[in-house]
Amino acid sequence: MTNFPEAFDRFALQILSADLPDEAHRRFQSLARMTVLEKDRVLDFDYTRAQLVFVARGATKLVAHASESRDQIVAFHFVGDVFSIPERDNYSYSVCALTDCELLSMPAAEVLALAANEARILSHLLHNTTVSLQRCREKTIALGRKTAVERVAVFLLAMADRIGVEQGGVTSLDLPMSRRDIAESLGLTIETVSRQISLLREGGLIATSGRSGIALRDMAGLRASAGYLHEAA
Amino acid sequence: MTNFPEAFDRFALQILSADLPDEAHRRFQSLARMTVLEKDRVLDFDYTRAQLVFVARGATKLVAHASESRDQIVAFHFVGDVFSIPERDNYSYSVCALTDCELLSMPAAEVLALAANEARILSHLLHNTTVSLQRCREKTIALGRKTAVERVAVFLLAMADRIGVEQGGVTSLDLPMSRRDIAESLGLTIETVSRQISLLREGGLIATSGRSGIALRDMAGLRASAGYLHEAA
DNA sequence: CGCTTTTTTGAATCTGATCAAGACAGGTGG
DNA sequence: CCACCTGTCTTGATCAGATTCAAAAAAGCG
Repeated sequence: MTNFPEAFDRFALQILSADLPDEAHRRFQSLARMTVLEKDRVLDFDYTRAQLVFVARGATKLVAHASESRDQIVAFHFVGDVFSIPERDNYSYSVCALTDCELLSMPAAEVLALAANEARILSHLLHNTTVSLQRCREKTIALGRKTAVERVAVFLLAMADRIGVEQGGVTSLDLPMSRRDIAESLGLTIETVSRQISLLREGGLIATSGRSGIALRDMAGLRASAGYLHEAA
Repeated sequence: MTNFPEAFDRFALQILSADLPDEAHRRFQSLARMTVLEKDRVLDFDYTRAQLVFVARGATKLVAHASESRDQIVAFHFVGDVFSIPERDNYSYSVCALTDCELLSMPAAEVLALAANEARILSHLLHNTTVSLQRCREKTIALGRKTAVERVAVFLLAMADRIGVEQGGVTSLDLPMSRRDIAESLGLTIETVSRQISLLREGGLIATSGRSGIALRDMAGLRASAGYLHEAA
């Protein structure tokens, strides 16, 4: 579908300032590399250096390998998202395609060096990072203090917020990730995730269709199941 | 010990650029408010707006209230750290003093507005946020995929890195937080934390003295107990 | 329609939570 | 300086929620 210049322009629109001189624009462009990834494929990148990634199309998961056969999904990202892959330290990170997708990746340090005097760009990057931090903190709370049902409810609400489609008061979701992915994101097993989804369905809070279709039928009930603070506290 | 101008200067040194005109410097200064907090006291701030906090002295914990009697410590902060308190959303956040401390707090939005054209400042803030995000991601991995012993080992190594004192090849720690704090940070109970520390001691990996003293006697062993990737993988 | 893969469901097991004492640290006042 | 007292920490026994192991059911593909 897309070619590199088009993908880069969309990245530029969101992160680079509009009034950036062509010369500078080109320098940024020369840092970016586009990768077309089919579903389930892993992004190949230089893991000795932190990378900045723009999702031009599709959806991805950012996975940390805690040890053999223990992976933790750190975050999901969808079209238009910008995120960073940390360089390898105590863990090794990888980016995997949930659906066919197109990614622009560039070394974070070099982008930062180029942007060192561009307040507009830094401002966008800061905003992006702050949003990521906020999501990560909420995830921390879920993993640290919530039960299995609560985590699944939190997950569904968060996904509805990001990729849900509202129609006639009911929000529906087409989840691009498998039960395994959900489990690895929530620190649970696939069996537990499956059981909790069944419980929510039996409770009438959601309806499912096929593997990936979910309709949120009772938002208030879900928020309660998610263990969120009572509204207007 | 400190007065406001001195505390602010230290903040300025770290975050604001050196070449900032006095006029601008004063505008930032007028946003900041200093609070002297004794141990166990909670910072009073306007929770409808995200805040930026600088730790001029002492140590703090950033706590999220998941629901009554279920608190999750999101992060610990020590002298010189800058961090942000999110505005209240699904959870309410608070900052509590681990030791007597002095904090500078300012509304994040206003700081950002003032810094909108100051690339140096934005750059520092971005760096700070990136470090916070990195720590938060590591915490996510620990909470999602690690056992009780592993979490405690990860915690001790991370603390050693931040506030440990090396002396003759052995790193020792004087923990400013209680077992309860550790538990609330690791998503465990105090009993479990206590048991795991005892196990590490019995295994000869650490030695303890009093409530707060810990000596890391076997770094390699601790790294193994923490379930970190094998070096040079 | 048949095959493979993913998901769901069930039963047994295990890790960490809960409940309940007891030990210890460290501060207070005699 | 020591005895006492309070709150924190440790240890032990039991319990519960989630994992593991195992198998059946459903989804989606060719």
